[in-house]
Amino acid sequence: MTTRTSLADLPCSVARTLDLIGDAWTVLILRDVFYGRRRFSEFADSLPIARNVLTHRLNALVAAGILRKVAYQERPLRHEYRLTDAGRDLFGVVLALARWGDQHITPAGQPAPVTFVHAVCGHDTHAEVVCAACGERLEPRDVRVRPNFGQDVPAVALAQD
Amino acid sequence: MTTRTSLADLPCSVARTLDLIGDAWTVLILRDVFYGRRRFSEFADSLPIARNVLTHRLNALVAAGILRKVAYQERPLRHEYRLTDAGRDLFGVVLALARWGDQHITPAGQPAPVTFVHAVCGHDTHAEVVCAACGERLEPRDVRVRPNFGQDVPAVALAQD
DNA sequence: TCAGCTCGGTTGCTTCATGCAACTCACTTG
DNA sequence: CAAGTGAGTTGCATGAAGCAACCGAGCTGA
Repeated sequence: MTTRTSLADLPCSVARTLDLIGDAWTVLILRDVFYGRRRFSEFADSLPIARNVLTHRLNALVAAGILRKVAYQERPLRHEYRLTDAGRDLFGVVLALARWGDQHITPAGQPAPVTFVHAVCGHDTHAEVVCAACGERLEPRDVRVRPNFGQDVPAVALAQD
Repeated sequence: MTTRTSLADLPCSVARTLDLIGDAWTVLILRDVFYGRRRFSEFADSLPIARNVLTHRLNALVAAGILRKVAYQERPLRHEYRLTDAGRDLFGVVLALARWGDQHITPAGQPAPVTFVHAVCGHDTHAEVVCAACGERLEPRDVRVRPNFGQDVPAVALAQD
C-alpha cells in the first residue's frame, strides 16, 4: 500500500504544520475563511475545487482544530465553519504567502490582485516577517538553528548563499 | 483526464504562490535548503521522500525560479541546488509555519524541536508577522481587503469571529 | 399539491501522482 | 578490477483528485 507519508512524527515544526495544512486547497479554504467566507457553498463557489475534496479538507481542518463547525440554523440543520484560536493564528502564514506572490509572481507594473489595509494604522500594507525579539526583518544569513533533540537537524549556520 | 487543477490563473497571490509551493515536500525541501542542505542525497537522507518525487520537486523548484542548479564539480558532473533571490524570500513563510507548529503542535511543557537564534540581536527568537507600515502584529480583525480587479474577492472586512 | 430550488453533502468512475524497490550510468577508490 | 557513491530513471500497485450524477431535508410559489 502507499498511503501519503505522515509528516506528523518528524522532529520539526514545519513538517508537523505541513502535515495539517500542507495542501494547496487547505490553505485556500483558510484564505477564504479569512476573507469572511463560512459555508460549504461559499467555498465551492469561490474555488475550483471538487466537492468531495472540499468535504475532505473541511473535515480534516475541523479534526486538526483549525476550524470548528457551528450550527447557524436548525430545520434544516446547517453548519458553518469558523476559525478556532489556532486557526486564527494561521493568518500570518497566509499573509506571508500573499506577500511573496505579490513580489515574485505579479507582473511588474501591474497591481496586486488585492490590497490589504491595516485598520489600526490606516495604511495600505503587506506582511513582513520579523524577529520577535528585536523587530528586525529575519533574513536567512542572520538566523542560526539550534536543535533541541540532537541528531536530526544540523547545527550549521543557515545559507550564506 | 484529471490533471491537478492549476491555481496559477486565479486572481490571488496566495493561490499563485501555492501553485508553486503548495505541496508539503516542496516546502520541506526549502526548509532543508535554509538549513544548509544543497544536494540530492542530502535531501534524500533528511526527508522520508521517494527519490522520484524528490527529482520532480527539485525540477519544479528550478523551473519556478526558486532554486537554481549550480555545478560543483565536473567529471562526474554534479550539481547542487541553491536558492535564488526569490527563493530566499520564502524564508519568512517557512519561519511562520515553524512558529505556528511550535505554538500549536509542540506539547505544552516540551521544548520546540529547534530553536532559532537571531545573530543580529543575539536572542533566541521566532517569527512574527507584522504590518510593514506600522510594525504592529497583523490580526485578522484589523485587516481589510481591497480587490483591485472587481468581482472575485469580496470587499468585506475580514473575520471578526 | 406538487414541481422546482437550495444547501450540504455522497457515490461512482477514471486518470494521475505517490511510495517503493530495483536498475542505470559515470565516475572514484582500494 | 571489484565495490562504492551520487544522482537519478523505470516499473508497478494503490490511493487521491477531478468530474458528473445523485440524494435527502426542507422551502417556495403558482
